[in-house]
Amino acid sequence: MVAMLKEKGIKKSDIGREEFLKYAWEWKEKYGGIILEQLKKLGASCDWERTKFTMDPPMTDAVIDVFIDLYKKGYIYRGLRMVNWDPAGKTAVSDDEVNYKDVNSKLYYINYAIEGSSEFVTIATTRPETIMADSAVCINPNDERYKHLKGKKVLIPLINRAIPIIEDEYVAMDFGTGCLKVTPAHDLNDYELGLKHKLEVIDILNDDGTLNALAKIYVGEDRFIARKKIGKELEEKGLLSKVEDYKSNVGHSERTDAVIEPRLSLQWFVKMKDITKPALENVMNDTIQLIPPKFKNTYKHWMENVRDWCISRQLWWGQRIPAWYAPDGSFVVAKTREEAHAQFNIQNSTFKIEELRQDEDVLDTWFSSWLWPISVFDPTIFGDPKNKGNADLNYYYPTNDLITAPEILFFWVARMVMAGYEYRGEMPFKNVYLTGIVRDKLGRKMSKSLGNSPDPLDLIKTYGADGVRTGMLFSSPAGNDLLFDEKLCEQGRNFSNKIWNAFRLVKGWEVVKMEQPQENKIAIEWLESKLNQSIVELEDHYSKFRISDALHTTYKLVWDDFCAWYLEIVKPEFLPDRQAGGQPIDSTTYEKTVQFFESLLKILHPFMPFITEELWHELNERKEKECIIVEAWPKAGAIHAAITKDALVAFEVVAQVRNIRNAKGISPKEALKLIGNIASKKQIDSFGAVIKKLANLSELSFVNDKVANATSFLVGTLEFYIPMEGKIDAAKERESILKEIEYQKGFIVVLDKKLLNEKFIASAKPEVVALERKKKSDAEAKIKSLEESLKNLY
RNA sequence: GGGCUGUUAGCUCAGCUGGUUUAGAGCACUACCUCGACAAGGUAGGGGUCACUGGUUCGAAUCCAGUACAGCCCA
Repeated sequence: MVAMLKEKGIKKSDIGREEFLKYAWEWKEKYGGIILEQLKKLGASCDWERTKFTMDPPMTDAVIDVFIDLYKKGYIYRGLRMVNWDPAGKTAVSDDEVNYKDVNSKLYYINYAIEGSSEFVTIATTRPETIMADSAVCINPNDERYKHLKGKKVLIPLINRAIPIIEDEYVAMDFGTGCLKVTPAHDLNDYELGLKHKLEVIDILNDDGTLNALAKIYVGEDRFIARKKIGKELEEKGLLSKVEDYKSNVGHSERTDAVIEPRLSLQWFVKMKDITKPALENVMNDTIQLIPPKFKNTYKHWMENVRDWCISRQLWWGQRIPAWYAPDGSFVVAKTREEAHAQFNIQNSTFKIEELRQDEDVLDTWFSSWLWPISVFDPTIFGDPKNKGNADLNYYYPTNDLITAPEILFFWVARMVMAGYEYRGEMPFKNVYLTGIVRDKLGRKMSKSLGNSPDPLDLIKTYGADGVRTGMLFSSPAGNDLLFDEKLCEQGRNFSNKIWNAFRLVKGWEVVKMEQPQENKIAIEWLESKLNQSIVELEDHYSKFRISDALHTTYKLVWDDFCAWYLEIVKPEFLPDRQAGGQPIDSTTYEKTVQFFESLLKILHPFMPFITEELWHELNERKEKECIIVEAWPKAGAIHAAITKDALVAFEVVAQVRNIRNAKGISPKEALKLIGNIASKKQIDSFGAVIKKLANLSELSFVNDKVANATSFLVGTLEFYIPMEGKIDAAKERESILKEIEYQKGFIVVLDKKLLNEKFIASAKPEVVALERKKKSDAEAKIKSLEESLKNLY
């Protein structure tokens, strides 16, 4: 938004708060709208009429009510905090408004005399102008070089103020001299160190960056001029042991480009100690479930070490803090100027209402977002324990699932949980599904500032919304990041295309009442069972939020099982004497196929809402509002394990025949004879018609003996032969059989390692041992059969 | 500095309670196929000492510890 203003040639500092907010709303309407449109184009089926924005007046009222309520409860207080101070603009700036640049600076090695001794220690610093604000010198307790200094004091050069030597492992022994000057008022890390060791805070800077009276020397000089002069004076007095060139990363104000000065100022905080308790407890005991559960650890660690929440932000865009200051600096918290004035009047204050000044800062954006699960339905309940909320709130709260990114688990999710327990006494949602973060090919997070995020609308134009959705979900396992690659969207688009073509095939058939071919009957039984099995799998995946797995199951069912096998089986064969445009299919099979298609569309719908809705209406006559989006999810029926198993064998036979055609350069159009051994009859007989059709066989028969002059293959322990009538290349056959024997022998070696091990037999489960034995006997049977085939070649 | 992950085929990732054929998918690659749904396709194929080193176990990609590398969150 600041960038947009920049383009228009407007500086935030040139316009007032009021005008800035006008632009901000304009920006929000434009870009907030774009995001909603993108979501709609992606097919997000939200209740769009409930769209709300955190800055809408009712939402804002809720936020202010909560601030006042928490203040009254004693949860909100004012405290010191380091902010980014812009001495040129004389204002605090937010973290986003600080640009870090590498600048050439110098590292000054300054000698601090040890009190009551002629010795000194040397301290490296880039900021010699702040030595007057030092309140300690810190060494690492493990540092042998400085052991003798423990408990002593040093004198700050030029002003000779004595400060203690403290110890902390925070000090890096290998940086500078391993001796750190601690300046709590002018450095964030030093401030923390100061808090830990209870050091004095001496602020020697004015708000314009000049030195104040506490500095004692160079009072009134600018910090950078003071730096040079102090450097020079130290050198003249022999207190400077050396100066090195040094590159450091220095923050600059985006507004004025002035070097940012860390400065302590009064900010507003929420006390986290009590309010976090139910939020931690109810995640740890799985009342609220994090998915994947690995985030529980992270969540726990954060909640147990949480610091008070600094909720003031040095911005104009946001809910303004409802604190009002009297001319003497005292303040009250109140919703309006009038209420604030009234509160002061109770305290017998005598100033005029216009003299009240509202806090300049606004509230952290998460301080409004954390109320969302409640305020979006009823923003009026806060600060009024008697208000139980409207019907919507009572119906929708708590909800089932929250889907969000792991990076805002603390910022947002944890805080929604806190607000939920504080204001409803109940969790806001049952499950929190944390998605992966989409990164670019280089593994970088997608961000507006890097400009590495693709425009979803462009992607949709190229691959279709269904393609983009499917592409994204293909590779988004729960909680793992996803490296974005357009190839995934391409795969998604290809899937849409496949579905569309399957539809064209089915729709193109001429349907007649005729006897149902044998292969269609068995194909329908098989797909029915397969479909039911997939539905069971899908329910399992969805219940565990394995979205990517659910998609893979769906993809395989549609592409492999339905398109590649089922449709190929029931597809009427080409009849050369018929006119172009369609061959007849029996009506029983056709109707069943349409039913299958409908079930598949329902299963596909969550991934591909657009094409499925379209085809749903093309496939059959539908009444108004009879849409797939409101159709019931298909229910799983019976699964016939035997058919599934037989189909696997049959399909493997087909694949083997195709493989042989490929290897021997036999055209798919040339019909072949296939002979199976008698044992295979039982296994594949029911699929005989299917195999004949798919493998293009003129004949499928079964024999007791070996077949000479044929190429052979094994499926499990079943033997098959394709007579080659003299075309057989004995040497090649021999080679491939020997290769297979080698493999099986190797496999037996692996199995024997287990089976000849007494401990394995003794401690493994009986089923496992039996299974390994079965594998071995199968392998032995295969070798025997292969060796016989080998003999048959001569 | 504290905490948490990950490392499996050229690439992106599955592999859930340790044992179902000396590891699976998609993409990419190779060969063949323009055949009446689909070349954005079909059929088949090649490709991995599961980061490394130890340990637990009859058995480890899977469990444990350490190392290396990469990443994330908080400071």
